Amino acid sequence: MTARSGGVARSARPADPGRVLPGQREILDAAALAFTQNGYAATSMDEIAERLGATKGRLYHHYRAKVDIFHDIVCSGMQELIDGVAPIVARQDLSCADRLWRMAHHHAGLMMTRNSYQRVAVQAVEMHRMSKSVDAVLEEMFVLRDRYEQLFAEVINQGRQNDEFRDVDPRLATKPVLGALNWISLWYDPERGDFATRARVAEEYADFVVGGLRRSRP
Amino acid sequence: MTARSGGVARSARPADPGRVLPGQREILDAAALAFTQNGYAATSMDEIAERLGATKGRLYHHYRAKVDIFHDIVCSGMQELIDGVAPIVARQDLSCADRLWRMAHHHAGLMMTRNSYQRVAVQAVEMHRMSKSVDAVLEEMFVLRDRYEQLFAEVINQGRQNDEFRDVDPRLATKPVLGALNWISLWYDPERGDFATRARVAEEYADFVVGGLRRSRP
DNA sequence: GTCTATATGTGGATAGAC
DNA sequence: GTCTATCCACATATAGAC
Repeated sequence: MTARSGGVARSARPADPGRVLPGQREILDAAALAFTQNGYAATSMDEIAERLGATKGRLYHHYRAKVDIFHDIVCSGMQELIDGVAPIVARQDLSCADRLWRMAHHHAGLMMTRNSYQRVAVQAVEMHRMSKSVDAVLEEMFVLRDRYEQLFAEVINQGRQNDEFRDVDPRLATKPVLGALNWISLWYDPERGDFATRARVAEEYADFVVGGLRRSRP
Repeated sequence: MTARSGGVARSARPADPGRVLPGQREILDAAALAFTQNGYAATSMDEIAERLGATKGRLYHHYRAKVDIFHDIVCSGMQELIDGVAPIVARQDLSCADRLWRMAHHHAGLMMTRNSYQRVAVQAVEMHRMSKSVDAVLEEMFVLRDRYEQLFAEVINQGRQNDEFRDVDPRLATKPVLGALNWISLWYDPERGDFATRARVAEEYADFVVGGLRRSRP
């Protein structure tokens, strides 16, 4: 989870790559909320610190730069998605439609229960085509995103071959699926939604994306 | 198209509301491209001016503030969506599935052919829940967005009542539909896509969203 | 490990020349 | 109508005390 660039650790502490240190977790939580509410570029380090009841000094002790905080939030969020969905893909005992349904359901759930992290991750995806964007620090992030998309493409491709799904291009078909799901993070308000709402939304979305790919008359 | 706030014109020139003056169009085009590539907050007025081969002086002659440029781009983009889709909604001779298909197809097309404006509009939608965001200047924008969403809800509701569609909450059902479609603006690269690609994408998306709502076995 | 300065750069917006 | 010059606020990041 620690961004590296040319062998130089981007987090202040070296740390095992892939882990977030205790002192960092609070920072990430506060920053994720701030980035969610104001956007990455419009959020100042002072504001993040203020949410922690601290000052910038603390942030720069744990992270070298603002973009590194962003990086850790995004990778953390993406990793959660992958960890949840990968086991479902492996369930060869289930039909492709069932697997896709569960993948979508799980993804939708995370967009709501882990809203701040996931919404920041969505901001990162948008930077995809942005030229000067935020250095090349975010490349690791795009690797994760591609791997995640590949999980969906795999199931869609298999379902196409056994005639569960329409004859779509698997790679293209992941776009409306993940687009619809990611969009949840933008409109869902964690302050207002309760458990029942989340359950209903996740089911509706899972039905929707599976319906979008299934053959009309099987 | 000229943002007003408490009776004070936000564009430098008074102008008929709803129109974009000739001198402004170039600015909007350049700014839309810049906002697309770097994001609204990360784009400087200097950068917009540079794309025009001009300086800030010119921008501030036509617009009072950066946010007013943003406003005009977004409203222009939204208006294009409404203008294209509203006539389709009125086609009572078509089935709801057919109407929704055409609406989605048209929306998808605009996400690609008018990519810069539409992608900026998507940025605006994301600011929905952002607190300090960009003043209250953008309220007119949200009115347009709600009106547009309502067009989709109308057709979905009618289709639900005549059993073309599943028994969904029309308001909730617009979310995955528009989410999937809006997402196109984020991954589609206008530099690379040709006419055939756009046609294929628009059809695939239209099939997808109609399939997502249609009853499985009619 | 966290704080208080502070250095340094940049960006939005304005004033006034041409 | 566009440019140059400039003001002022603010943001990132650093240095060094505690």
